Amino acid sequence: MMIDTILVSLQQSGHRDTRPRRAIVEVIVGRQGAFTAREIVAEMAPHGFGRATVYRTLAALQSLGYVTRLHVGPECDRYTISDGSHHHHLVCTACGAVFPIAGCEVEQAAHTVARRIGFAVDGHHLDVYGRCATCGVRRRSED
Amino acid sequence: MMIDTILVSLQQSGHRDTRPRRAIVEVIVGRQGAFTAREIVAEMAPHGFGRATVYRTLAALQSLGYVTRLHVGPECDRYTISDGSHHHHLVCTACGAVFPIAGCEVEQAAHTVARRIGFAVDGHHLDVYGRCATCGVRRRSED
DNA sequence: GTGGTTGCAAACGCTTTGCAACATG
DNA sequence: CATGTTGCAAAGCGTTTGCAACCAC
Repeated sequence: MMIDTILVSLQQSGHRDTRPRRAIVEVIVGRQGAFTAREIVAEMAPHGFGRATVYRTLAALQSLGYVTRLHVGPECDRYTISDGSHHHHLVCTACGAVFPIAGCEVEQAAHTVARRIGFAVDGHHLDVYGRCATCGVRRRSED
Repeated sequence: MMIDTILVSLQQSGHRDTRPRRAIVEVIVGRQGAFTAREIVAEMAPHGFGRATVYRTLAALQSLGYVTRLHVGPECDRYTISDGSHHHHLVCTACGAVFPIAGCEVEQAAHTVARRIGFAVDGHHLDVYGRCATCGVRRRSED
């Protein structure tokens, strides 16, 4: 179970396996798509878990690489689950689904340009947004 | 002069050529690199121009495509001058220099993946950060 | 003169933090 | 039973907005 893997990682990095944290991780894993801190806070409220806890947990997950911040259009407050191996995503603006982009292809293109001007690349961020196959089909028949 | 071009565009879109606006555009054009709203506000303060004006002008320039919001690492509050033709940048984290990346190469890679999964791409955002040639050399000799 | 523009200050929303009580390992 | 964690409320931060005076056209 992905949830336990993450909780174990948290423990290994000196954190504890607590009820609020577990609930937050469960929600995030269950979503399988982009989400905002706001949304998680709303889902935690009924359980009596506060926003501070959500933000702190999100920060911890981010530093462990389990969560990545997306930059879709003008928005920069969305996150997605990540396994740390790829940094790029196709984000569906309709349903929030997130598909990983194999890093190599994009990275190669960026590095080609960088090399040409002697730029030393430290990192990069790419997010592509649009409609996933499911939502694209739905649009054609419903819009 | 780039400055007048922008001011004329503003006028053509129903805006007016005012002293504060001109000052803001001048500063932005003069920088030739990434900047934050905060920095522009600080530079305008001595002239008696307020933050609201800076933010409103920045928004107008953005809607005209003269300014683009960058997403460098965890930051999403930096902007850069843009001519609207390319959406990708190599951003130097040392001096703030911004180099455009020809869109085609990166776009092609992203579209290859998108096509494979039936994803309809609406837009995308890529920013690569690191050290430009000048700062890279300086680092080797000074750090 | 009219309507867009301005500065100010207050409001805003999201995020962070100080703190005392609490619960995990 | 020590220390990381929690919820709460207050503070922090960058940004936006309401408003009356103002100025470009």
